[in-house]
Amino acid sequence: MEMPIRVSRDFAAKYADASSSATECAMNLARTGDLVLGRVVSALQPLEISPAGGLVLGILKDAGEPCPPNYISERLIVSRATVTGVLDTLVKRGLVRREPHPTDRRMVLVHLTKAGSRMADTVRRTVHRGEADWMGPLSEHERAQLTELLGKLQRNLA
Amino acid sequence: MEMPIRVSRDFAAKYADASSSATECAMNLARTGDLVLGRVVSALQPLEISPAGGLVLGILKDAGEPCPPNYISERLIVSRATVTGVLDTLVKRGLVRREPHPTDRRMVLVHLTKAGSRMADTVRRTVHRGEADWMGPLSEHERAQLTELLGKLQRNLA
DNA sequence: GGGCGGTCGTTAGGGACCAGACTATATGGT
DNA sequence: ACCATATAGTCTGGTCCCTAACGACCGCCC
Repeated sequence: MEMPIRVSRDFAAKYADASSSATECAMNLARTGDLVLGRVVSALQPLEISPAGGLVLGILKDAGEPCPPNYISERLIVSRATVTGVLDTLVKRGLVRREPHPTDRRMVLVHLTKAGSRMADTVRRTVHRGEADWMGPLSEHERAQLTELLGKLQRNLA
Repeated sequence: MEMPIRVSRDFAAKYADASSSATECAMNLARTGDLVLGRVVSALQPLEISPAGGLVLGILKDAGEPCPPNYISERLIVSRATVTGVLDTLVKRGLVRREPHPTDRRMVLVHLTKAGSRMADTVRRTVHRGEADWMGPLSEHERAQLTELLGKLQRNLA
């Protein structure tokens, strides 16, 4: 497999609407994002926790207090229904606890258990260790450059 | 939401194993990949086809002849089990047809139907139009730079 | 105070992905 | 010719995500 993905010179001629540089970027962006995600998944494998679950623990830990699922769904940029499912599995593993909100009876507050708090730390350490590893080949300057370029794109994409 | 995602200056101090530039890149890579995918999904929405299905049609069209699922799974970098599922839905929509391989009876050959071939063209046009749109803010030079940086990362990631 | 629209979390159902087990077939070494 | 191994496709059961449709509850406005 070549890296990065390249498209042939006569590509633009073949597909009138296509810019080969745009297509190349798009494919490589998608592929790289996927590879990054794959790294996180396999780093988390031994902890028996999913990336989504790990992110939820991190959000709870950062908040420093119990949060409603709605808040988690916004931070995760994911539907409330999905959060329900992720919380279900976290509850089953004893990392998190659901309690009714003291005043608003529509809401639930998600509490981090002792084990959940420890797991949040472990997840964070594990993920960061992985990042440092595979980001190795890029210099500080290149990293800044990459972040900058991605930022420009995100402004247009969001 | 800020773009790109930035992490605070005292981040590295807080998490001993973390390099803030690596973390920034990782988060922005994941986010950007996700946004790109989201764009493709919504561009394909009116066609009633999933990104995975669209890619399979493209692979078949490019090959110019019927292919075994195994070949598709390799091009897609996805498990054979997943290809089975994607093919099932394409078959249901009449875009693709399964036929036994003439000589190797373990294999199946996936044929593109007339409708499937037309759909492959439509998908390609739709996706390319979208790319040209959101890649707009990056100059030719910046695109090349981005592709280059992603390539370096991919070599380490794969 | 009685309704009514909006928000909360959950449920139901569906698609894309995976690992692992299973069946059928092909093939290479003896 | 025979058997071990490898390969092809599928099936099972699991996660993660979605949309749509609930029922419960809050608040505001008349």
